[in-house]
Amino acid sequence: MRLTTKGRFAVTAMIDVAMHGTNGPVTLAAVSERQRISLSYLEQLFGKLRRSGLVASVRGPGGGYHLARAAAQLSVAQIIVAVDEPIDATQCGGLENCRDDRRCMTHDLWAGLNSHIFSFLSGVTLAQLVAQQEQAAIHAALHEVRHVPAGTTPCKVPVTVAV
Amino acid sequence: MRLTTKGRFAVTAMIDVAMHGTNGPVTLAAVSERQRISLSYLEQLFGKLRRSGLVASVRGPGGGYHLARAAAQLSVAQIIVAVDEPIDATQCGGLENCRDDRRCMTHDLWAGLNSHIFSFLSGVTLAQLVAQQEQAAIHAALHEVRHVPAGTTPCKVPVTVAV
DNA sequence: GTTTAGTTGACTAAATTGTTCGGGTATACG
DNA sequence: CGTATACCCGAACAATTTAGTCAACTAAAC
Repeated sequence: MRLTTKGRFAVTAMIDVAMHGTNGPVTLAAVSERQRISLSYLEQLFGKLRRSGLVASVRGPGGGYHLARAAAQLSVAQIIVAVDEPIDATQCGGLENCRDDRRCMTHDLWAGLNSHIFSFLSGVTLAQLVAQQEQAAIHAALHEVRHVPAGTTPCKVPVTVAV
Repeated sequence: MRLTTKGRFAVTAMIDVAMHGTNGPVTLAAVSERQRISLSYLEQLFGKLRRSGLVASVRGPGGGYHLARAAAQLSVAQIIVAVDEPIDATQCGGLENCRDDRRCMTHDLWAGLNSHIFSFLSGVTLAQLVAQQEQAAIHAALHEVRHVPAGTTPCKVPVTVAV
């Protein structure tokens, strides 16, 4: 379970597909323009997402991608695992040759912490993130123009997710 | 909040310091040998950990590093933040120039998910991980030699952490 | 004053990230 | 048909990060 910008881009794109896929498939070109992610990068990511069975593709004109399951059945963990192939942080990559000390503790340790983070992100579904996003959009519409004072970093504002 | 092998190495090393620091400071050379992490890499990591106030150093013979606080007061989140300098996954790095769409949804989205992962990892303390590790050591000692059948991947065994 | 061990900086090979290019193939539509 | 659309695929690429090495320096114990 790694957590990099790659996985974040994938989740962002999946939310975009979930939000705009109410009538017909969503083209990657549209996602690319809306989310400002390069088209080819999206193609790479969605290739993995498709092979993992998270999305399905429709070819030809009018085609695009749509979720393979309901947004409530798709978790953040699944998306991240699909695109961010796991790399083990242990020295003895998968082998039991961790001698020297009784045995290297890295295994059990990260397996445990990993499973915790994993189960946490498994509990966050795409539907929840979409709902949060739509609520934020409504909130922004009510306030019309959001006045942001200069010199601040508006990206750091913590927003709570209902889980 | 990124989650890479770098942060994992740091947490592993911190657990080692916590477990072996009962009487006097722990040298990085000892950590390096036990955990099979390169000494110079550990020096880089502990430089950051020290500047973040998570560990304190003692120079000279008999010196080394020790925790700056009790293990129960040190969270995994603090360690990861200390070594894994944050990079924003947003296109408009901190600025509010996310035009085009109403506004790019990446901000609120990841700020929210971020804060969730962060608060989760803030709840996992070093003391808990040490306790888990010691319990695992006892368990291993009871079974004397752990028979691992060839062809399996013993690293993947999920171990639950009591949080 | 020698040894231990932290402190710092530069430098490196390898991997990852995100992008660009250049070609394919399936299909809707006229 | 043919053509435009949009998925597919792979190679190549600069920029960054990762993990490690090397070398020189400083503080303290003995």
